[in-house]
Amino acid sequence: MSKRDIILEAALGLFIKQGFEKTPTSAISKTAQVATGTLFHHFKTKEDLISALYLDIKLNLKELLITSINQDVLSNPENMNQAFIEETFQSVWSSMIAWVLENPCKFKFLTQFSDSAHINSETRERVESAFSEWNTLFEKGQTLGTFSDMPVELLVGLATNHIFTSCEFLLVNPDFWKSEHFQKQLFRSCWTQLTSESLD
Amino acid sequence: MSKRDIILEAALGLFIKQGFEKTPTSAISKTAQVATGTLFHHFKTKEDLISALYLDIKLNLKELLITSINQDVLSNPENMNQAFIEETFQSVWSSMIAWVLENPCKFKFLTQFSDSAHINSETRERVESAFSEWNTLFEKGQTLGTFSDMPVELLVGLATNHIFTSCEFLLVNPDFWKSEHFQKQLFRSCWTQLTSESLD
DNA sequence: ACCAAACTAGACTGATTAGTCGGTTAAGCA
DNA sequence: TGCTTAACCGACTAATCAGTCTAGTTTGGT
Repeated sequence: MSKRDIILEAALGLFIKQGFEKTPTSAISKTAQVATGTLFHHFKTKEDLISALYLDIKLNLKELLITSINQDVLSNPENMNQAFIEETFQSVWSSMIAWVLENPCKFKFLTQFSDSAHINSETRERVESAFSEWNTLFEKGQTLGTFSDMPVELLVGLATNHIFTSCEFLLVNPDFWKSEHFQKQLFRSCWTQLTSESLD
Repeated sequence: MSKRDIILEAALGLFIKQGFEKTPTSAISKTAQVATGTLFHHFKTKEDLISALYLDIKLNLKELLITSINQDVLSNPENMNQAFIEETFQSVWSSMIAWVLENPCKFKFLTQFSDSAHINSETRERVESAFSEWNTLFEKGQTLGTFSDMPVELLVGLATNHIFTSCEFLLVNPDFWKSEHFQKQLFRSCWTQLTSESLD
């Protein structure tokens, strides 16, 4: 593992435990067993460091999505149908939850720092564009009439947040994930909020 | 308005714009047109200040819930039925969204700082207990079989997050809130995730 | 064997800032 | 009217910390 990665890992642990400004760079380099100079060799400023960490984690998560989303589905519209959409969505859904359960620290970092003012806008833009496939899935699903006709950005937000809320619960109560009934119930809950139609 | 409130208001504006540690106490007192000493007279430390702000905002939001939740419903179980639950929930739902649209700064503060390490645990506990009625509503609803049999804390989390996600969207796209069709659709989306059953 | 570039080291510093302190003013009350 | 207490003020300080600097070490290419 490169020093850069060691520094990022140390920073991750300290940031989620103590917060950003309660973690001096000296503590990070000490934990990473690296000199201050090394830290600033890799990251121009402390804020660059947290932005890099954010980017790393998000790209790591994005890689999961990519592998879960069947690429054929997105590129060949004629292959697409409602069952495919649901299948793909469910596959992403469960791999995201699995990722959180395996990477609780990264998840905690995201919940604490996604909205933080420390992360620069350039990083945010790069993350945004990295997740375009995720959006595309919803667009296709909506064209097919699978999803309700709310704005796509809203659908994406609702889905993502449902998953994150579920993960927050599962981190405290991991045993629930073992129950297949619960898994199905949870997925149903997520899915119906996207597909429900108003009664009027 | 008391100096204390002026300080809190100034802090709110600065915190959501610049973040916590990028806002020196000097900037807060300057914006509030108050001396440093006054600030520290009212709040022992800078962290006490942000905790107090968090508490204030949460209690403000809680007051809304209290007035929206028909107290009879909660105290007299025999008055309770499924229609009442849905009605009460919808009333809370719409007043929460209305509150956010009227108090975007407070909402932004919550999204940015709810998970922050600066807010002390005592404050968190007080907030927790203040929201007990919100939980009670779900418990009653579950006893009646209105909601699916997921753990109550999860239902509460899903509902709250659905609302917050919706608000985030509405703050960027306020016009949608004018459409009654959209409102119904959005409520349906929130409601079905709580009531859906798995298909097996 | 040699060189350059990439990397590492940690003492140091300039700037910033949370919080103090000694003192003044205003408020309540008998 | 005088007494007490709380609110208010702002210059000051002790401490911290992000980021620099200079010197040294490793790496890999030729």
